[in-house]
Amino acid sequence: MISAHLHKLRQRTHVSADEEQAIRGSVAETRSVPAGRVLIRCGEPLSHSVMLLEGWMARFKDLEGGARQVTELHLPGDFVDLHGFTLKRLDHDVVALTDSRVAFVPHERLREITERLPRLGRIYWFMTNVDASITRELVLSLGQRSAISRMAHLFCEICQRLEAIGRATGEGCEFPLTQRELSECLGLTVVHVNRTLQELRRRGLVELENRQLTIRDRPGLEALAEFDPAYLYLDQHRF
Amino acid sequence: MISAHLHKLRQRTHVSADEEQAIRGSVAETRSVPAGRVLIRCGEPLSHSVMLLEGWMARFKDLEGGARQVTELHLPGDFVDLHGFTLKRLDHDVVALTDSRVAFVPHERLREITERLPRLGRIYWFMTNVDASITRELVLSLGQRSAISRMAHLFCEICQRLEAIGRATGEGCEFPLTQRELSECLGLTVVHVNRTLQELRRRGLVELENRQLTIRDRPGLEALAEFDPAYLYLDQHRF
DNA sequence: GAACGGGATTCACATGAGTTACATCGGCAC
DNA sequence: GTGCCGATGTAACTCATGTGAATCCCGTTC
Repeated sequence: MISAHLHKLRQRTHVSADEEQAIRGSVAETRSVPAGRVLIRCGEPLSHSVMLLEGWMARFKDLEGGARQVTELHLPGDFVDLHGFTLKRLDHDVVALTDSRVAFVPHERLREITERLPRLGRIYWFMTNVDASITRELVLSLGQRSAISRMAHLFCEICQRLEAIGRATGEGCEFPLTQRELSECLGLTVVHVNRTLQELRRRGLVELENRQLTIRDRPGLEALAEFDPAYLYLDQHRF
Repeated sequence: MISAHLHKLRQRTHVSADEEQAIRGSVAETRSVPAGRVLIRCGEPLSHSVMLLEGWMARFKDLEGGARQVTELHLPGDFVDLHGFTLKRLDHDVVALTDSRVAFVPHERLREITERLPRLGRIYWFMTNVDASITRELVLSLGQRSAISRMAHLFCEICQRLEAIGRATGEGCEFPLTQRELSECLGLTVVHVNRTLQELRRRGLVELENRQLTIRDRPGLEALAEFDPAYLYLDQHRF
């Protein structure tokens, strides 16, 4: 049930039996969430964190005029608001992009296990820092990469992250976002997303249809994106 | 010496005598850093974190063509790479923007004090999460705000953060960046930064000269920026 | 005080991306 | 079936921002 999460941790480090048991024991409840539902609202007080078991979610920040920006995409195995454990309220919404399943982890249990198992505490601290690194890479994209390179970069990142939980191959992966949602990830208009998607197809790099991403030329895509997965910190690590 | 740092913590929560002593005792060495020096290089293995005592620094991410993006600005009292404690290498450079003074804090001491004083551990975890929140707000700026609103937002943020360590008033603050550096924060060209700065002055909102930022109309500036300081988490907090 | 150099400023022009509007397609309700 | 609605696709036009110089300004150096 939380296997994607353990997979994600084990990608980076050894997880002891004690630690695994603590993680499994921390889950209070699981629940289904329909696509479109705002699971956590900006500013509301939090007393538990949410682990995504199945489905995709996103962190959204809004502007008054109705413009929205996705700050990070979440895939199965991610905590969508582990930073809420220390922040106690979020500066963004968390929204389900697809029908999803989630598990709730009360903050008091997180607190107990991080005090009893400090190494596990550092692992989770590390995880929130990896989220921050992903956000930094997005800053680089939005600030300096062209529309096409930005989109290519997002596809590389998602594919890599899905591979890390065993849900993608070099050939592609599921990609259930609408072009509107994609535009909110990339800071572009829907119209331009459409143009850019066609340009990527025209160049023989990727195809996207029916919520399915097909990568035709991985090296070409990664070159266009200047993609270097180091910022995902997927290699083995000492805690 | 580390008073700005303690000021920053005490803004948010009570710091006990034990905790203060642990913080003071964690510093191994202090050093001067000249403007322009790359203090930490992307990817290099880290065994200590750096607290900024005096001066301004920035996190830079580069693209091959030479384009650079600032991911976060650091002011006195900030740890510039506290996330390095868990990540062990960074995904960006850290560069001194002005002549600075820094203090080195070995990771083994951080580890020891976070194990012995778990509350302090959560405070520092919180601090890295606030950095991430600042980065998220930058994502919103780069993705959705216009050049002028983006610049207004940066000025609001810096002023607010300097106020939080007692180094700015409502009237303005020091602002030692060149227009080139400003352009690297905002994802704009120098030329456009210059235009935008003039537009802000023309509208009677701010003036920037001689490394000094003067805010002429704070409400107007904050409205233009849609600035809401909640994302800085400056209020009192329970850990 | 002449030469230098980094920053700021200005100008003419180019272009990537936004805007608006409308057409098409496919699913779903009735 | 018919009608509706959200997602996708296209086109024409606009505009914010980028590009590539030149020039200016001012503090520093020899």
